Amino acid sequence: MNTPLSNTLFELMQNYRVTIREAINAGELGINAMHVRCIHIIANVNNCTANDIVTKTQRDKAQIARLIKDLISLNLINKQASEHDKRCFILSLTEQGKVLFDKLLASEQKINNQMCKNLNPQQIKDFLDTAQQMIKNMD
Amino acid sequence: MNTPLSNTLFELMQNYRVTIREAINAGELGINAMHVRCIHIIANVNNCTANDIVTKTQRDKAQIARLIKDLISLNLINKQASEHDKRCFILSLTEQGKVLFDKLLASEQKINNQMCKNLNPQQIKDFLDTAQQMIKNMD
DNA sequence: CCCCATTGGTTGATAAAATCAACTATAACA
DNA sequence: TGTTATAGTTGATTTTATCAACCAATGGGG
Repeated sequence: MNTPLSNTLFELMQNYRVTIREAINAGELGINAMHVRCIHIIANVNNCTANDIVTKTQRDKAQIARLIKDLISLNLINKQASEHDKRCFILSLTEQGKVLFDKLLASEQKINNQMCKNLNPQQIKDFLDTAQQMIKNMD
Repeated sequence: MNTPLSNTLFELMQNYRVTIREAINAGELGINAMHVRCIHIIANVNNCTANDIVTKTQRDKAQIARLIKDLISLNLINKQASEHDKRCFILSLTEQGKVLFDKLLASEQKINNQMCKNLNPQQIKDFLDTAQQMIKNMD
């Protein structure tokens, strides 16, 4: 756990969590990082279902169900029955959700820039590649 | 949040958490990743106090206090009053704690190896350097 | 066509982790 | 000495995460 690698990972994530949380709370309602991840996925995947989010995030489906419920009651997303499969609900952003999403993108971009200060594109690319390899290694 | 960078970070940490949790629970009692971090710090810092852990981990001191309480009642560490400053307690591993620590080191090493499969030392070094830079950038 | 295993999703209960605020005791220092 | 800062503890609460049971719809094999 305290090999430099895991230490570094922990520290990085800790900092990242704090930073992103501040960024989110600074502007908005009671939304956390997982809500934001959901919003992103809903924005990007078309005909996104709850299950898509479960798969992408690897979280418990109960947790996802509740995050979705929150987002709906905040009127940021809505769900409509799928025509092909009555078990599924298709999730999409509401107008309000889109507005928020844009704001989020902007502040994420800011954080991203901050994080990547003093790093050149090649370094960032290498970092991401290595991280991806590590992810694969742990599957 | 869903820029490749933050996505990757989230995914990596998620995988890492799951892996390490399995490794820990597989072998031992009700100990989690934060307990393990504490143990490491206690093992490495000499005359380690609760506050050292707070500083290193950037967590709430209440959380740390409770982790320490757990570790004491599991008989993995003990605390003794500091002679110089009666407010402080010096934390150290018990014999049992040392035994566990060694086991942890071993399984962390295993996970570490797994994570670094197909990566050469230079890549790993670069990864760590970049991560450190990011941490600095977010301070 | 029906049965049954599978899939998508919800809910209740509970556990685990994190955070806030208030408080005690000691220390440092002007 | 009085005041402010530091180390640590505790209670209350919130936030996240996980487990298990459940329902409804699906889809394939017999």
